[in-house]
Amino acid sequence: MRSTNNTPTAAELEILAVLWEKEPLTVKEIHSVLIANKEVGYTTTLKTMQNMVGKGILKREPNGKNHLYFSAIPKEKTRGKLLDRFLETTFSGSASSLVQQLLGNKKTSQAELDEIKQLIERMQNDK
Amino acid sequence: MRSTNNTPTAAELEILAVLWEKEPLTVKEIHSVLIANKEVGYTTTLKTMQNMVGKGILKREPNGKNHLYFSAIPKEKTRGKLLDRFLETTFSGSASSLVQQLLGNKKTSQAELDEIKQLIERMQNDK
DNA sequence: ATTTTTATACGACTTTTATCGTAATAAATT
DNA sequence: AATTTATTACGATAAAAGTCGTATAAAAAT
Repeated sequence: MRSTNNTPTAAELEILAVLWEKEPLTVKEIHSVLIANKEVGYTTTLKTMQNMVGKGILKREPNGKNHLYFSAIPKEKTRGKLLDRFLETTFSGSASSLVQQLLGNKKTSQAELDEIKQLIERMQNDK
Repeated sequence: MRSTNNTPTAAELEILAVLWEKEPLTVKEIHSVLIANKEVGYTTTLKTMQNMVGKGILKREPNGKNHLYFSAIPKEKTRGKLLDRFLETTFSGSASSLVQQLLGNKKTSQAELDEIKQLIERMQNDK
């Protein structure tokens, strides 16, 4: 049975993240972004993107000699799904535990903390 | 080369979560908790736990006929590592984006939201 | 026209994760 | 003592994810 699961894997997310910033892009363009952060062959990126088209995560259209790729799943919704899953598996569903861990994390910058506080304050004001 | 990576997978985390609540426990005890949430064979749980001992995620000691298992990696530190990774791969490292998504998520209960607000307020007061 | 370059297609391999069946062993029960 | 039960050990298989080599094709450059 054809699975309807189009939740991206880690490697697929890296590609999606690039497209969510700016699209459409060619394989070459995406690959050039990826190799700034990790070693990976061009055909690996290509194959992954072709697989993603098969899963309905990306769409593409011919563009002369090459193809232009578009994201086929929205950023917010996708991140939301992944967050749900992560919250469940790693924090047993406790959102406050997750935030606590996040705030305590040395790697979260002061600027980020300020921004998070503002988020909360804005929510409180909206009440 | 023997890998030193002892970051747990999803299935391993389920087992760890049980042990972090109460330990030590036997395979049988852990398995009985797991099957409340998902179908899984006894030997699957056993094998996973044996693998976890091999990876240094669990420790165990003989206990008459069976074994008692202990977590070998601490909850907070482990969750922190997993959160770091998740933040990077899913939210491109933006903690505020993650919190925003979390707060907007319909599945986050009002009680959770209140608790998160209190967390933040407490932080602000500590300043 | 040939050669070189650029891109896709596709199969194959590897690693990791997940799953369980079967065998072996020892204790408990009959 | 024989049988049943409880537990571990271990190998095997399967599924998913990640990786890349080679073949092919078409366009561009010579």
